[in-house]
Order: sequence, then structure tokens, then C-alpha cells
Amino acid sequence: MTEKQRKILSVALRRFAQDGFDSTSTNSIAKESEVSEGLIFRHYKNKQGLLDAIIEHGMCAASEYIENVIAIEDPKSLIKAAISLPFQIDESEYDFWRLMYALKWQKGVYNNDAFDDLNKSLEGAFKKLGYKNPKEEAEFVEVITDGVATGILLKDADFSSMLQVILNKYDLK
Amino acid sequence: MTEKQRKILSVALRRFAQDGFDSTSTNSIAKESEVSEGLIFRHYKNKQGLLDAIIEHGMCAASEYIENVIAIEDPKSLIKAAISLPFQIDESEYDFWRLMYALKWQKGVYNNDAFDDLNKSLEGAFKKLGYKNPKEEAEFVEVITDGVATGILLKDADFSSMLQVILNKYDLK
DNA sequence: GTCTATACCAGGATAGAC
DNA sequence: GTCTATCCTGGTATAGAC
Repeated sequence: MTEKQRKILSVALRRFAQDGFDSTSTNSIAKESEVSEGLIFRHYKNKQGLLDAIIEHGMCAASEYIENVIAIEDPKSLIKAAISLPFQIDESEYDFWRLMYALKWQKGVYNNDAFDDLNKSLEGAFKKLGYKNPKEEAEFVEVITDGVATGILLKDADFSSMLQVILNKYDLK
Repeated sequence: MTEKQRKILSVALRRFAQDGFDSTSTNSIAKESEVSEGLIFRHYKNKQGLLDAIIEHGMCAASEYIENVIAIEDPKSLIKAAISLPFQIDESEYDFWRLMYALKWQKGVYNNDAFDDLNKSLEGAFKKLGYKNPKEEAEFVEVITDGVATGILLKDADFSSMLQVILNKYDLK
């Protein structure tokens, strides 16, 4: 990948995240990337292709985090790690996740195999611990992480103190 | 408000919610509403004005629900009512909330005075009950309701069984 | 790989008649 | 209140040269 391609990708990510996919013109991306507009279409075929490339790139890193959690054997540790996930998003990844969350609400864009796998692992963990409704508990953890991530990405408040409050509810120290 | 105005409003709400504000053309709204495009601009000045009218109309009903919760005196009942809120969204209101949630991720659109008031009431309730971190607890409830609403609106699964799981964590029967 | 020039269309918005 | 006709900007995308 050339330097210009990288530039296009990073500028587009930021603009898509901040202004939305539809509201961001390829023209403005080209200008900010200091690149001709035609080049974008040469490399990514069309605007949608550019978005796809951004998502693929970002999800690659995300899948790694998730698989690390799934690999944990001790059920309590796994649950703790899953709940902690959104609290550990690095600021450099905020734009990517803002984009992903925004796209969730746009018809048809949510293919979350990775998160489905995590959910299954969570259900297994709650089962091992003898919880009455492991399926609902796993789904609830998903709901929590979703809500926490939303809070972190949307408001600019400090959420770190909430982690302990949550962990306490699960007797996870 | 005339019948045509009502039609425009309801069609626009559905289209904005399903396809996004930017992706929905005033032309397509006019066609589906069986109305001339010019009429939309006569009544709502511009496309943004149309969106504003939709939001104002929808938030009016929403504020009522929230104020009913805030008015509850018994702290446990108030917390329970707050947590239950997203589970009680009527299907007829799904599109409105989908639109609201989608807009949250679009720069600059989130003016939630009503929810701020609810948060304050929640904090007070947790304080009365002697919780150690009332502020964090209130914020966590907000996170939960946000996550639950997201789940209900996005997936077409049945979430009703999750309510009990959550309430149990708060000893709320 | 990259730029310039350009085609082409669709979107938002207005004017004026009824 | 409503429709028809129209303007004009700006957006996506392509062709061809370097």
C-alpha cells in the first residue's frame, strides 16, 4: 500500500466517522488527502469500496481482541475480560468504532460474526458458574458492553470508575 | 395540520429511520406521500425543517413517559420503572427511536434534557437506598437502558425475558 | 500509480400559477 | 394549500494522458 492510499484511508475514516458516510463527498476526501479524486476510484472502485476497505482493516484488529477473550478458560476471568473490553478501546480507535456504531443503524450493515462467537463463549461461562439463565446473562453482558461503548464514544466523559461498579455486580472483584 | 402534512410526516419518519436522513431524497418522500415536492418545502422550509418537525413531535410523547418515571417517589419503584422503560416501547414507535439513535451518531444531534433529568432522579434514588456510588449507578442504568433499546430496535429478537434478569441484580423482585 | 478533464445525474430548493 | 416547471449546485464516476 502506497503512502497516498494510506492517507486516503485515514482521512476517509475520520470524515466518515465525524460527518457520516453519505454526507462526506469523495471530493472533500480527495482534497484533504491532497490527492486527485480520480485516484480514489482507481484504488477502491467506488465510494462503497472505500468504506469496505476501511471496515475490513479495522475489524481485523478488533477480531484479535475478541479472540483473546474467547480463549480464556476460567469463566470468571472470561466474563471480566468481556465486560472490560469497551473500557480498553484506545483513543486512536474511537473514529473506527464511531463509524461502526453509526453504520449499525443504516439498514443492512451489521455482520458481527466475531461478536456472536464472544456471546457463545459468555453463555458457556455463565453455564459453568451455575447461573440460572446463562443465555439471558450473556445477552445482558452484550447489552452492557454496547451501552458502555456508546457512552464512551459519544460523550467525552470519563467512564473508568463505572467498570468497578459493574464488576462488583458479578462478584468479580 | 392537513391530511397531506400528516402523510409527509409519517412517510418521512419511516424513510429517515430505515434509509437514513441523508440517503432519503425529498423527491422520494414526495412520491411516496403522493404529494408534490414543492409542498414539502412550503410547509417545512427545508429538509432539515422536516426532520425537526418529526423529532419535536416524537419527543413530545417520549418526555411524558420519562416525567411519569421521575415523579415516582419510592426509590426502588423509580429504578425499576427506569430500567423497564425500553422494554415498553410500542412497535409503532420503533421507527422514531431508530431515527433518534441513528442521529445520535451524526455530529451534533443529541439534545437530551429529558434524559438528563431522569439521570438526576436515578442518582437521588440510589443515594436514598444507601448505594456507595450513586452517580456511577445512575449512569450505569442509563447505559443499560441504552443497550437494551439498541438491542430491541436493531435485532428482531424477543428481549422480554432479560428484564427479570436485570431486575434481579437490583433486588427489585 | 497518479493527475486532469469531463460526463452525467440527482439532489435541494424556488417561483409562480391555481 | 397545492401543483408544475425549472434552476443550479455538487456529487459519483469514467476516460485518457503521463
